Amino acid sequence: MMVAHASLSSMASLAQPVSGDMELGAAPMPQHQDIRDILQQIMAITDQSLDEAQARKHALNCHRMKPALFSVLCEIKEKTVLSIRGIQDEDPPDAQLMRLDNMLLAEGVAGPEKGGRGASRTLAAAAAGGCANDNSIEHSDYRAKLSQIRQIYHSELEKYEQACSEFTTHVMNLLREQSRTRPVSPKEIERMVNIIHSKFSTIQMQLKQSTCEAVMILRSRFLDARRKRRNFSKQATEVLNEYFYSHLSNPYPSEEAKEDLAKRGGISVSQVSNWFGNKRIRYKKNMGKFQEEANIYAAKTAVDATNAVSQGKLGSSPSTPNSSSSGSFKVSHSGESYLNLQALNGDAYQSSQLGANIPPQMDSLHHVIHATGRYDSIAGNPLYEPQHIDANGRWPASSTPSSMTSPAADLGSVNSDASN
DNA sequence: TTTCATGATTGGCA
DNA sequence: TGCCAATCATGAAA
Repeated sequence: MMVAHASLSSMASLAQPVSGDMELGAAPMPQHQDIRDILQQIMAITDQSLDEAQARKHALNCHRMKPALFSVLCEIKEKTVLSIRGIQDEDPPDAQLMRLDNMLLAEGVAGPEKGGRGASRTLAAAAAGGCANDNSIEHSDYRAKLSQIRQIYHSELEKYEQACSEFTTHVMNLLREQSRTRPVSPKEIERMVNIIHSKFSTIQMQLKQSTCEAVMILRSRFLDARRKRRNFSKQATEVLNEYFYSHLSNPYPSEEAKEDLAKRGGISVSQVSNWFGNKRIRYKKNMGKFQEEANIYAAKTAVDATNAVSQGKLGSSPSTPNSSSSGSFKVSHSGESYLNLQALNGDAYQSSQLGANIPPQMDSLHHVIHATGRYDSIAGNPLYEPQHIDANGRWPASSTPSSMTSPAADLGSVNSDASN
């Protein structure tokens, strides 16, 4: 009733300019008289009782001039009110909504199911640390949670869309119903539908915002988990230490060496890099503390090398671990162990002995035999002198990683180190 | 609970 | 870009 009342009142107000346009004030023509009657009835309808008003409404609906009048009123409404609103309602595409959509798409929440591929790629990059197994566990956990978020998001989105559709239908029906008693143009209905959609899209944006927040929280939790340190396995530590102490003169593994160490230790290349970075610094800071460990690994390496020699495996391995063709570090470890032992024992090992034409394997073999023969003297001597580190606390310039890319370069560093 | 060991991160440098 | 140095954060032993 209130709606009807308001509608009729608005009709009356809208009727004012109409009457002017139609020259209602002039000598009334028959059709003008009809319109004037209708308007007067409309104006009077508010003063009537409910029953009377209903009866009058019915009479008005049945009036032969009603469609024409409504048509004119609709036209005027569109030209005035709706055109003004139209300018105001032309919203530019919402940048915020686009950002949210893009993010949800990138995270694999919106759009087609990626099976967590995008997310896992992000995670793989994020989780450079941690064991492979742990990562996979965390990844599956992350994916499961992301999947939950996705599920909730889609379920809510569906609900909103359904509600939007239902509400739109309801309002359209209502407006169509009202169009019998007040001038409602199809354009106005369309505009109302747009308004409803925009209201629902605001709600959807809130949903998207919440979903994005949930994803961000999940991600930050996962990224925080990176800091959860787990000690490396014994095997990984052994592999790394073996390499470190057998290349003490130049503990900078090449990329290939890092990859190999990573593979053998079951850790990532970046973890290998971290480990060597930490190790170099900590060793340098407190060489005394690491001496025992160094002795143990030197002995171990020497024994391994001896075994390799006795089994005739040596010939297939290059002497330098940083050689791109290197498949194993064992032999080269022995070579450098020997080098370190040389320093310990004060052997006048001359670089000239390493003739360029001498196969590296033979050289290593020589060193290994030599080194293992002198093992007894290892324990009681300062096996790893700070001579490997220059006055600035750095390993010699010849030992920088850039010089480690080829066997020849490595050999050079060995020579220069030995000549000290 | 404290202390030490150790993997990861960060900022600066060459 | 890789490294160093300082630092953080956590696991493990005392």
